[in-house]
Amino acid sequence: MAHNTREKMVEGAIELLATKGFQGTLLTDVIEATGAPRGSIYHHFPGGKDEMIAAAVDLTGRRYVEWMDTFVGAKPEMIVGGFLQFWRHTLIRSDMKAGCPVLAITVSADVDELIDRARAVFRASRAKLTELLSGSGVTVDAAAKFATIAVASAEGAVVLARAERSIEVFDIVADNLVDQARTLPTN
Amino acid sequence: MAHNTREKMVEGAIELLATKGFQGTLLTDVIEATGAPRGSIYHHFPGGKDEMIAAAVDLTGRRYVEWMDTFVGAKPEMIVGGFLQFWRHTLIRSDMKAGCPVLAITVSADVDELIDRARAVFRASRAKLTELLSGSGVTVDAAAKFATIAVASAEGAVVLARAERSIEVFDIVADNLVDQARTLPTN
DNA sequence: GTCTATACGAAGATAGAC
DNA sequence: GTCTATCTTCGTATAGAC
Repeated sequence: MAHNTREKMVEGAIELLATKGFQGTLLTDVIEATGAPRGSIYHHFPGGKDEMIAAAVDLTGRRYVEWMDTFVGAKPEMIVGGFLQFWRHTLIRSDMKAGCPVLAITVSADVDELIDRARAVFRASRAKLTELLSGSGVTVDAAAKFATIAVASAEGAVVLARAERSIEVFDIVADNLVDQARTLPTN
Repeated sequence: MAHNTREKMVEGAIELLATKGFQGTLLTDVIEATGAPRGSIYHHFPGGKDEMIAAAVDLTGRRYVEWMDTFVGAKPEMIVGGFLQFWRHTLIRSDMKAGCPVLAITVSADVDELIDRARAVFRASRAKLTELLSGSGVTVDAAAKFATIAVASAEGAVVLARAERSIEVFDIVADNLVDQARTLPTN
């Protein structure tokens, strides 16, 4: 198949970024984890590791938007709840070991181009959440501000849950966000 | 002086952790940034890099608690505002390049012992905030929950601000937290 | 498109003089 | 307590056959 190997590599990179960070995502481990052939790295990613990581960040962003689109037309608290489910699931399925690949890039990448891509994903996340909330009647200003609050809080909650190795702290933050979503000003 | 070199090394490690992450904190750079003698690394830290990083995490935790103690007896919104100032200052003075060293460890350290130390600092942070809030009349349960929310949200807001290279997103999250602090249930 | 072998550089750790 | 030189390991990247 045309790009199956490439996709496996990107998949492995996402998982490693989420658990071990940027410099911790070793190409050797990507190969080992995915069973992809090592010799093909530079065939699929002529730019080497940075290009592979860039693809991983981009795919993470696309998946997030895709997931959020399933909540079009829902009430604000359902939209926010669905958004949080994305991260809660990541924590649970990994036994609190995996977090956000994009956050990992932001706090440790040394290449500006990768930080730019991370920023683009965060912006797309906030924009999508803003769009859904305002689509369900929340004022645009409140929707935009709350989207920023939700994205920041969720990212931080994921980190805390990883440090604590417990979902409890995440749920405390998540409940607070859903509560706030219920009282957002509407048009 | 007895431990001046050691302290400079820990200082440099904190700064590098905050900007480049765990694996990005190279001993070579610690030496270069602090002017400390390379040959002394293993004299002061027989355990090598991990021991130096552990000292950096611990010192970060102590500084945080020290800072928070200056707000004993203040109103909830002042306590939370002071807490947020700690992080806002870190962002501003570094031109949005530095974040939280403890978060950096959590998302990229491969050594369990370091994650444990990071968790201890997060716990101490939450405990101190809880203590101050309940000391100013907030119910213990609300104080504990809100402390978790504030720490998580602030951590996430710092990451977002770094990605955006702008303090704006941090302030949106900070304002929301201060607003919430005004309406916490009291005894 | 896949694979092996290898070059190259970097980073952490060590030895031992001063 | 400081310093230099060096060792070892490892990770990325390349070359070139298949």
